[in-house]
Amino acid sequence: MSFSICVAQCTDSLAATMDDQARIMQSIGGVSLAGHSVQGGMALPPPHGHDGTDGDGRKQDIGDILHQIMTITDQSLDEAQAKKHGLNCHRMKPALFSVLCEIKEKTGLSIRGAQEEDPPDPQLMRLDNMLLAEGVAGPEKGGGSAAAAAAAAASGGAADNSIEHSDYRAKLTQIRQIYHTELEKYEQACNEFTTHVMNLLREQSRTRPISPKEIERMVGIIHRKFSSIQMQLKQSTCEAVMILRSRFLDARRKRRNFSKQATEILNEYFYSHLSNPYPSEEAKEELAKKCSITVSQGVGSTITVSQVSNWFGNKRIRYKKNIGKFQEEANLYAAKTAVNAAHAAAAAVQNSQANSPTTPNSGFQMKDEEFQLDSAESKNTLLSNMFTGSSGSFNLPNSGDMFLSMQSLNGDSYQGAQVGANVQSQVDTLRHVISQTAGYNDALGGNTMYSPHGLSANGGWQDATTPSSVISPTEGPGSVHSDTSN
DNA sequence: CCCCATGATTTTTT
DNA sequence: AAAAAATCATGGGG
Repeated sequence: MSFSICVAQCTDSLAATMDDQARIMQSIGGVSLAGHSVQGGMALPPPHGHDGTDGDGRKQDIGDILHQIMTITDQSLDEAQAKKHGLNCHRMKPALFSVLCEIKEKTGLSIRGAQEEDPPDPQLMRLDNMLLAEGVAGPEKGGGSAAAAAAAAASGGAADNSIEHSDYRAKLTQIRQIYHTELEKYEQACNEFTTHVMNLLREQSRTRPISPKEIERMVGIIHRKFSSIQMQLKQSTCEAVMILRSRFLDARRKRRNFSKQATEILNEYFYSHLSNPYPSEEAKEELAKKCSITVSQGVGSTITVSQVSNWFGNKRIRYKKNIGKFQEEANLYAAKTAVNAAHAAAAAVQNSQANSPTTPNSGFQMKDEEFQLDSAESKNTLLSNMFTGSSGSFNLPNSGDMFLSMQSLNGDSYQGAQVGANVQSQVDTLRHVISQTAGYNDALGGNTMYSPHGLSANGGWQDATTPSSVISPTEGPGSVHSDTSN
């Protein structure tokens, strides 16, 4: 796509314009002169009067003038200019001009092309939309570096998809720049050409009748021509973008598993918020940051917020789909977080030097505690299983142990559910109460121990207690790996 | 080579 | 708009 194409096309356009004019002239000649026994517009035979009087000279005059007009487009510019001047000064000029006007009006040549207004070409719309979507068109976002900086700033420091992305961005910016410069060029050329043609026509309008309508039409034609060129430009740009996309995005689509640590972190969060595994935007950012930092093994494994979102989306759905499969994992992470919590608690206790009733010391004591927790969970699970016979309901507020039975009664497990409406409403009110009372619980972002039992602040995702009666992790719950704490 | 776990994308639902 | 669900595509392990 280059300027030359454009110029060539413009020239076409000009040629067309000229042809048009020539045609008009010809038909004018043909029609108007027919009455005077002049045949055909092309070769004006030398006038011949039928009465050899004074009129003969005048007729000859007119014939001459017409002939000159007819051939004006065949002549070189200088010649034509000279002739034109001559014609303009000719004494018969005004009369001839008015005659031409009259004829033209009669033949109705001026009225065409008034209709056919812009049909909003769907193809072009499509291209436009696409360019807009790609950020090629639309508001200028500054240079590539500026855009990158903006992106970084927007993400609040969560080092966004930088490596390949910046490359992609740079290329995209390049394309955009080319696109814009070309577009500008075209626009400029179009304007230039339009003014040129308009001047030409205006100039000619002294010699022959040209209505403003016609000029308008010419301009319209030119613009259409130019916009078709623009479409080519857009098309090419789109193609370029597509290629770029296929090269980068498709490459990006190539799945690379997250690092072990990253999955650990995510899983930890997931299972410790099992009652409501919907991290807020900030939480996601934090997780993303944590993941990419902890990973530190470089190798471009930075994790973005949207990746965190993806992960949670996938996790939720897959967990729900087959809870049994995740049971082990769940217990594992539950234990982990329990350990962490215990750690924290112990530390706190020690720091405050309070020998409180619960846990005096560290070490295996914690193990003890986590065991307790685990068994507690088992109890809960058993309880719920007794009531429901099935597992995981997902659209009830998570409730504490106390409410477990209630929700179980409600039993809207997605496997086989039958609900009494009245019970439902009761539970609903209950949920209300819970959500009000438990407000601070999760809201502080604090980890409520490990999950299933914290009164979750809001409903929606129900932590699924173990489905089958097989709860206990194969390995003793107490054996919990000490490799856990990060 | 097949299977399946998994990250990403697309479509549907809410 | 966000989540769920469906689907795609790849890579690692058997």
